[in-house]
Amino acid sequence: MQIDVDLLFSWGAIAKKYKRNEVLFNENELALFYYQIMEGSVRMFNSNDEGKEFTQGLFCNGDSFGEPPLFIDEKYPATAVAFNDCTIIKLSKEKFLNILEEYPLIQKSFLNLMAQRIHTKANTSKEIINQKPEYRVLAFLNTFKKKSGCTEKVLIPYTRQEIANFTGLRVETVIRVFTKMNACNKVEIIHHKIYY
Amino acid sequence: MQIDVDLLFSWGAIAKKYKRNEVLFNENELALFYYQIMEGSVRMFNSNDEGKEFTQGLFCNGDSFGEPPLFIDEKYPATAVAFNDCTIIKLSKEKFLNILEEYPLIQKSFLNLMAQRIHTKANTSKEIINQKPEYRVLAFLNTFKKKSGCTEKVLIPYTRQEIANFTGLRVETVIRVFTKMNACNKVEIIHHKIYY
DNA sequence: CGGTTCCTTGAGGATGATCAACGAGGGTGG
DNA sequence: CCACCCTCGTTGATCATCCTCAAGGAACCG
Repeated sequence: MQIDVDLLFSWGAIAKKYKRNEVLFNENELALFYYQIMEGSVRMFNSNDEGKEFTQGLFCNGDSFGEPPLFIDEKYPATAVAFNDCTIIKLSKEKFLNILEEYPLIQKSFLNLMAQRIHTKANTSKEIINQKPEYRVLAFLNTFKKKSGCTEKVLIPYTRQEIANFTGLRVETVIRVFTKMNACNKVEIIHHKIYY
Repeated sequence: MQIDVDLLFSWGAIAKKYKRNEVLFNENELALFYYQIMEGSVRMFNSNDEGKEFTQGLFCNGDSFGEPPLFIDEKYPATAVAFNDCTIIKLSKEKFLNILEEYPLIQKSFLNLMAQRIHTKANTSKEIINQKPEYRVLAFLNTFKKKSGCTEKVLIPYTRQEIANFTGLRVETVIRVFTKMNACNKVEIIHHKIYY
């Protein structure tokens, strides 16, 4: 949890509900609000001319997202949509920055959060450049598994298309990688569900 | 300039000289020091099994680099080498974190710096995924030009190989892209030097 | 000059993208 | 319960393109 919900509300934040696929903000818009998820999940992504998408990040319960532009007066580098139905807390940029001034501990936690994000993005770039599709998919699976904290085989709760968007590949390629990985027991596929 | 040099020295920092191509730290090493450049430039990169390299960032005069792992107790996600002969100020992790505690303004400036870095990395990912080589190269050129602040045609001070490492392409591909771009006047090539 | 480093070109091959078509499953309404 | 629809998964054929490998040329520097 980034910022205490009650604190946010006491500074005038409001909670807003979004339906799956509803847009929260668009690439190149000015950043006016701090966003924090109460429930559900949010996807930030870029899409190019041909409609191909690249997922920059997926944010869940308690996460905040889209903060960097608030600090540096920049436009959003990506679009944010509700990945599931969700409830989001919004607070104006000014109030958010005031909170950081007021509570040094919160500011510090954001510094750590930003550092964590850089680390994640650096790793993502590293894997993506390494263009072998299987490599990219494995990197994605490992990241997911690490975040899940589970050591057993886990169900990967994403569609092939979603994984394609995460890895910058095409659906068909992802499918072919998975059938190959299944054949050599690197993943297990049961009823089309992927376990890793 | 990130942190005042005199302040750094007063906290026990030392200046160290590195020759071009000398390694400052390696990928997967523990982060023990804060690094700030007095003179010269430093390249952070990953390299894969086949020796192909991907440049994560190039840092110049006054820049600091390799900070994120200091905040989150992580290993370095990339290797740092001197891109030119350079003089680097090193300060132990603990002292660095103490300075941040002591000077809230400095802490705040690092928060902004980290936000800036995320923004840059998000943009880089966006361009790289868009796999058309010319697109990638143009994105690189634009980033460089924007940083240079010059509106006239500028000399691109990098070799084809270096640009290949920045964009995740191969030298030959970069060369072919440039000859094509030269043909349709998107860049100017004089004596093998690239102007954009 | 002789040796580096960098640039350039061509031919060939590998592979991921694209296109098209179909199958499978799940949910809804009649 | 069945028919329909919609989303997701799957497969094969073909294509475009970047990588690979190999060789040679150009610039620069001692």
